[in-house]
Amino acid sequence: MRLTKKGKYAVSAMLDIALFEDKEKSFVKIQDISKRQRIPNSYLEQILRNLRQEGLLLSVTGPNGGYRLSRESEHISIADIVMSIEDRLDSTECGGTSDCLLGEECLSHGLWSQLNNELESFLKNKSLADVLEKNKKKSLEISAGDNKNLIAVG
Amino acid sequence: MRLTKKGKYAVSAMLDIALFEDKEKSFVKIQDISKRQRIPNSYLEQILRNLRQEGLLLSVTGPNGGYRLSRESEHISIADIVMSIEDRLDSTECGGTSDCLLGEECLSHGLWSQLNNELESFLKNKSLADVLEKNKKKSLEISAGDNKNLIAVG
DNA sequence: CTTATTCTTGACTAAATTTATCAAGAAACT
DNA sequence: AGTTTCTTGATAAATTTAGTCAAGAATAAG
Repeated sequence: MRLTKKGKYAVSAMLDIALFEDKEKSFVKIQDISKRQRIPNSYLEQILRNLRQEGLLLSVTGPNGGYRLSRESEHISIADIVMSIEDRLDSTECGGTSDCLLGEECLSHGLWSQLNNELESFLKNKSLADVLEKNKKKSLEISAGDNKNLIAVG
Repeated sequence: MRLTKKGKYAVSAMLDIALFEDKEKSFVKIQDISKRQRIPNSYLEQILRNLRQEGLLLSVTGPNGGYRLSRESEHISIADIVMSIEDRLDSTECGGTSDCLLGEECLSHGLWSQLNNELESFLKNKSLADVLEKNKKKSLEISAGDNKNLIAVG
């Protein structure tokens, strides 16, 4: 199973976009996300590229351009994000072929595939909005202090 | 989060030992496990070393030596095994310091630590015996055919 | 007490994956 | 035109995972 920094960066970036497209009523720039979330700029490019290709983000080039969510934060699950980024968020290692060990299905197969389901349904049932909601109070407090660049989403 | 081949090998090896110490009423040899589970012999040495050091296995050197479980398979959880092997089965990446981002606790922190709990409790609530029980029927069928070396535990 | 068996240990290597970086280009606004 | 900002593809660096090896020590059997 995998859940790497890249996936976490992606979630942080999406949370950041969700937060700031609302607040600033505009597209959110890579640079800003990069600074706020401390994600290397050029790495972030790569990550946002993925997210856009998977249809989770819209982008506009040029001045005042940037990114915004392709749909409401209620309708983007953490699983959507992570699965766009991580090539194989798979625990079974045998890809669920039920044929892991030279024709035999391995005894632990069921275990890993159960674990996979567990994980997946957890991530599917959490939307960006859910995560933000939980931290709403805190984030409001912080932004009230106008410490824009210190808001920690990741 | 991590869950690598090494961890899965470890679980397979433990399942194998649980199965064959019962069946053969003797210690189980590395070589046999290696063949049955298709785990590279010398890698397996390393893995069993870990499991023994963590107190999950007992070993005896010499002819008719080998490994056996240090306690009943009912009382060894998959979490016990995986946590012996994987250095950092941690999703939070910040090690739960609540201080991930220069003094701020990141917004996604809660998410990852929840995910971690989810995962951990799943693995803690599954014992070796549980996993074997589920496959009992199948494993009996197979061993009835005397295809000892084909029994797939991993 | 010698030999064969089997685990034990530590150090090392190779392969794969993750984490970036960079430069040239294209789109859009002013 | 010129500036801003995203886009793309290739490449490089760092880290982790996976696997190997050889010398050693414990035990049992003859």
